[in-house]
Amino acid sequence: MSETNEIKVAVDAIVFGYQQNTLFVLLVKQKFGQMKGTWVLPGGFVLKHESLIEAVTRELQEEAGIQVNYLEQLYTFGDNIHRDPRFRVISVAYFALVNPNNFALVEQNDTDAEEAQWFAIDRIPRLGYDHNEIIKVAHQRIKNKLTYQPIGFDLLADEFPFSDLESLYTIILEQDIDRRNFRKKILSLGFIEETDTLVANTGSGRPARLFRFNKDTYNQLLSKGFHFEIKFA
Amino acid sequence: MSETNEIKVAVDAIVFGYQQNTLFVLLVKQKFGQMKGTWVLPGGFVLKHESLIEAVTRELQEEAGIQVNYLEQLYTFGDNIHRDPRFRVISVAYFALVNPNNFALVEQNDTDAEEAQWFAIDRIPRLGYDHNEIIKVAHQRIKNKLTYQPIGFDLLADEFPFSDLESLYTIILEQDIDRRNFRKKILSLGFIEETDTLVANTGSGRPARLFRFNKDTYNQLLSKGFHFEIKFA
DNA sequence: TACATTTGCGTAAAAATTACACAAATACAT
DNA sequence: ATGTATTTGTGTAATTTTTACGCAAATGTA
Repeated sequence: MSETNEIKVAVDAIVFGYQQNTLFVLLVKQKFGQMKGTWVLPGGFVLKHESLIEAVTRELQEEAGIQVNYLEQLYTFGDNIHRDPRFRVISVAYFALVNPNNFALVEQNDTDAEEAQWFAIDRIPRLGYDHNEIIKVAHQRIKNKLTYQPIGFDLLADEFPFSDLESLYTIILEQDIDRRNFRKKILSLGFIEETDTLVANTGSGRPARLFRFNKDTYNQLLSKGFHFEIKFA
Repeated sequence: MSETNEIKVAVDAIVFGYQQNTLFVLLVKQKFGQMKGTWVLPGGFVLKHESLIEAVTRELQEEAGIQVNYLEQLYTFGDNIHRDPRFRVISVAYFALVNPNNFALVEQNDTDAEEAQWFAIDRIPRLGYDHNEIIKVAHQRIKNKLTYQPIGFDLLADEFPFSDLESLYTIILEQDIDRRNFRKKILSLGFIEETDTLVANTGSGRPARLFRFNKDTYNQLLSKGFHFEIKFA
């Protein structure tokens, strides 16, 4: 029974960002140890006196100087006994999103991670531990979640043109959607507000109106039993 | 960093069973320690050389002599630092279902748990640790999952009358449904087979035909992109 | 000022969901 | 054996939701 003392508890974060019509994942390069030089998910061991959530946010701060604006528990990886070759470690993985405001990475000193960097989801190198698998699970999660929770707005700026939302969906779901039906459906939900700002696109084309996700309205609807759902043919 | 050694890893299981139109949860009575006599979820510490899944199945066997027929990870509870007053413990909770074949509890000797017992979901006593909260999460999970995955069949016998499936849904979702529309929808999915067995009900009434869930057919549909979904007015 | 590019918008057809009531088969009581 | 209570089994019309689809407006650039 006391053997459980020898199991270490880690947290890891899969942080998604969205820029230039691309979905990115945040990775850090290991600075010390036998894994030195390999890319891994930001994360580390949980301290005895901190909660799991505190541990992830601390690690994200330390290793990448980043603040996420959506965070939820993803899955706990502990079935592969040798996922860490050094010790028996179970890792509680967290799923996080950052919007363009927080996309920038701040250089940190004095940490395990030499550098942090964004990688396009389809250009992830071979990672340390079982982190490639963890990313697969997270990738599936973001795809599913996009259809039944309004998390897309956590990847966009506060105000965004409709086409951004649309391409975010097509890119993450890897699926074409009908522009007109998409717009109709989204607007019918009732929590997307039209602003009166117009922005010109780079290149040519008619300027686009900016929209805003109203979280309060969304929460009100939620409490009335509303259920978000976006599906396409 | 080495402080993580002092975090213990436990697993707990929320096992649901369905009998006599009632949803039950499996609990065990603590036999030793300062919690002696209080009811808790079946579970215990993870051994160094076993996977998380192995730990749960072992504990279920040891404490209740039960074999489940659906098992998935639910959530890892580790934000309340004092959820266990003795040590810092994080618990990986598992969500399980048993069908009527495996509902019977087998007496075990030599374990931490004095006895195991089924409790109706709305008659759960005050439990040890944070287990009442864990059950709440699991309860929500079963409600959600029932609508987007065919887990109801893991709570029913291999062959079942349609009315059983129907009342399972009404009871777990706490919501009335239209018998005709429900039957129509379910049968239209294409993976529920009609048997040619008729069974008389206890009491009076027209005998009911038995149906069977065809998992193979369901899996084939899944791989073709089919998406299970049951909604009601 | 013509051309390319992007935004913005409506309607008709098809599909899915909802609402709704009565007959058939049995057990039980008389 | 007959009537009554109980449970299973079934169809259709109205409504709502989803799908398919094309052209005009506003800009930048050559």
